[in-house]
Amino acid sequence: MESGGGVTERRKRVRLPALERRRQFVQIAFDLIAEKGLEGLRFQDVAAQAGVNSATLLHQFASKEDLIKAVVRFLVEEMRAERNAPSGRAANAAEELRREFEELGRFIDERPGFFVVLTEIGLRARRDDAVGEIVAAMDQFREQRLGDILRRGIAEGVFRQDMDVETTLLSLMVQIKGIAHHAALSPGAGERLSSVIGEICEQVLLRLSGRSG
Amino acid sequence: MESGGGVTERRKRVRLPALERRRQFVQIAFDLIAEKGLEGLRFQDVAAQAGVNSATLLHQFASKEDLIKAVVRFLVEEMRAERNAPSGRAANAAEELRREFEELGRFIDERPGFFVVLTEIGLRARRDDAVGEIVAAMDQFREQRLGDILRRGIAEGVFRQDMDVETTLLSLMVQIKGIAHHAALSPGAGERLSSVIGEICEQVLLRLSGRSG
Amino acid sequence: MESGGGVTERRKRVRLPALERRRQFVQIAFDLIAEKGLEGLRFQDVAAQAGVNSATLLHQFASKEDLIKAVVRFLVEEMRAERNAPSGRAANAAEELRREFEELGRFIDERPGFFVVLTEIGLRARRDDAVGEIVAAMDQFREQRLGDILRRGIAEGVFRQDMDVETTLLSLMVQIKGIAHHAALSPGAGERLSSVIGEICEQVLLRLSGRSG
Amino acid sequence: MESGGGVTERRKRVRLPALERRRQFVQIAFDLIAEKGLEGLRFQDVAAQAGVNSATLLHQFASKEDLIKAVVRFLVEEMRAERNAPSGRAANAAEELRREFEELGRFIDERPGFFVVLTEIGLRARRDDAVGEIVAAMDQFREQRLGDILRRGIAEGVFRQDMDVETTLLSLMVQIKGIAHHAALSPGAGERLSSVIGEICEQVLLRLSGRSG
DNA sequence: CATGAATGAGAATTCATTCAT
DNA sequence: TATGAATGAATTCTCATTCAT
Repeated sequence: MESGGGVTERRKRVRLPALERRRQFVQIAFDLIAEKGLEGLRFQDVAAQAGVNSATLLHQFASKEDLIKAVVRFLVEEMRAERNAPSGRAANAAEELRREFEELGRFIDERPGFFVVLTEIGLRARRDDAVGEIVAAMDQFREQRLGDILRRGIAEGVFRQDMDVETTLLSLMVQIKGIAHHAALSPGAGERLSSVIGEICEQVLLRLSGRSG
Repeated sequence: MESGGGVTERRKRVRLPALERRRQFVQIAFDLIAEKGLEGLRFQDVAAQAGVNSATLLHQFASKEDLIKAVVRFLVEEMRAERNAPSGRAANAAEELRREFEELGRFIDERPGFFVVLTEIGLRARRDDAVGEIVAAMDQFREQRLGDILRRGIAEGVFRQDMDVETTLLSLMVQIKGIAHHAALSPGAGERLSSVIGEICEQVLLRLSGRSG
Repeated sequence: MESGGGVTERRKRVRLPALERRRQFVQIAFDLIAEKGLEGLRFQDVAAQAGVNSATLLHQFASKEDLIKAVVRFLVEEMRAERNAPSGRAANAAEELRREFEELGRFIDERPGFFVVLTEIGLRARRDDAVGEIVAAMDQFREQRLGDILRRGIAEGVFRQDMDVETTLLSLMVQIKGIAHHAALSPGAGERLSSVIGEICEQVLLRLSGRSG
Repeated sequence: MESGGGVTERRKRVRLPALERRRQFVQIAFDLIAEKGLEGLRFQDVAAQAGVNSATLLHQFASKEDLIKAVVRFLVEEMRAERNAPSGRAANAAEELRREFEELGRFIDERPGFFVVLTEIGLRARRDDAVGEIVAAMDQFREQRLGDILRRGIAEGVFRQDMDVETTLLSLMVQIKGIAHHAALSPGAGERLSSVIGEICEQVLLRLSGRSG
């Protein structure tokens, strides 16, 4: 795959390699979902925007359902990628948590639509087990990450020692979801959201550090 | 069913008063949305479950869009009703805020599906101005309420005087949405949610009281 | 049904009663199957020939499969009707058997296409249990009838007493199917078929009477 | 598979000779028709089962129609082959006829599906002249064969001299078709069929010998 | 010869909505 | 107001066939 870079290319029509092709379709589907919702996603629209026959799309995805699943997997990848661009290890757990929130904020700005699609799919996950599993995996991934930070913080002594990790974790998840939800469903709130993210983050840290317990 | 009650009705066939009728339809639509999503809502299904012809339903609602709008308004009413069952005025703003969170928790338990439908509709609001307006009104209603509490707290001296009301308000909204979102989209999380709501509430109060700033 | 004869009819467009309507659709489907095979049956063609929208047809039959099943049931009815036009009880079993064959011949002439459709459906019955059951019932009906004749003949003494009824019955069925099959699949053989039916019938009677055993 | 045999092949990859190749495809198509009917025959399924690309198949057969025609020709060959395994010349015409029936019975057992496919194709022959001709040729071949037997029998004096050969011939064909039809369309009737074939054969011979006329 | 990808011409079916009564 | 029947506009998906390599 990805063929071999410098190979002698001589054909007129440069056909995208199969994998790129699929990714392109998925990206289009993603954008359409963000715009019109899962409900308004039309197989033909995706094909039309990609400039191919809808049968060609079907040739790649077997069914609309299948295309949607591919979009979900794409979301997972994107989310993982977001996390895997670390700029060095954070000084301590508190700092690391701050970064998480910052990255969330950046992500909201850079990938508008991401959380819209995520919410659409989250709703569908309720009824579609296949989608449900992938979405659940996404959640777990995030929980894992945050759990690590909490535990690190306790070990480092920057977080209170008597913290109930599990409840705190859930609380964190809920708040992050709140931010995402708001970003997705209250369009235009983007700008003010940054300061709110900071506010929530500080609130959380305050509580975690237990300086007031 | 057939209600009846002791009301003085002397017609043979006790037809539900028009308003009740509509409410019944809306309730059915609501349940169907909670179950199958807005995407899966079928006009005929609603009619079938109500035991009437779909043309009859259309006679009442003019269009599917119209029915959905009625559901949205129904949501608004329910939300207002939730708030209008006050058990006496709270001692102070902090207590009042605690009550808000408690009620939210109770509502999640008692009206499962409410936030699912709310999320479904929230997504649609992005594309449908008519729905958007109603949903926005709901948000404003909640913001108004919370804003009053915040201002009361400042006046009473139980909240820190230098609080940035607007940011705090947004932060509160976001956290409440996070709870609702989680309740709606992470089925089964219901039980653990209660403690998390408490946790978040305490976090918020801690910050608001400024005892650690 | 059949409405009430002399009722005051005053509407412009005389809509066929629902049952007649269905029958009309089925008849058209039947003809189309005879012409183009089950394989070539198009839902839209049926609708078009009936002068209605294909959705209207779907309103009546739920699916193409359903329409086909209706055609099968129609076949059953026709076959029963064929038998239920008796011209007095036959003098004896031999005579009765002769009549069976004669009626078969007449049926082939009068309802060309019947056996074509029957064969089409017989093939489908192999793969479709629902159809299979109906077709099996048709066979049983015929076997019942012929079995009665055989037993009557034995009782009357016109058929040999040591006849193995079951084998004979099967043999009869097979021969009748041969006639039907030939009528259906060898177009143009119609005329000569009559004499062959007589020939086979006599052959059978000869054997049944046992005059040569 | 890969045949091989001891043939002198010195190429590295023993590709099946073109003819064998085609035969393999045809056999697969045959089996699929027996299983799913002509209606259910998919070009791609044939290719998939043969382990090649459907374009490759098309490379061999030009069209689906063409493949089907090849299957029909295959049927003809098989039928001829059935006959060309003579175990010495029969003592007389009656005996020869008996053999015909016996062979038919054996064929039904050994090649289940043959008559199913034959019936499928017989139906198609009604609409497709090309297929129709081949099927007609098959019929003629059989008639020729049976006609020879009848004439031989008359010449030998074992069959009645006043027989109407043409009608008798047709009657024989019809009965053979009945057997085939029953074998094809009444699955499970296989076992009892043998005795019925014998029964019919004896009936026929009885009539032909004219011992009771 | 072989193939993966692409395609176009349907096919059935769905569904909100309209019509006539 | 109520309804059964009718409808048209979509929409997904199928499948034989073609194209470029």
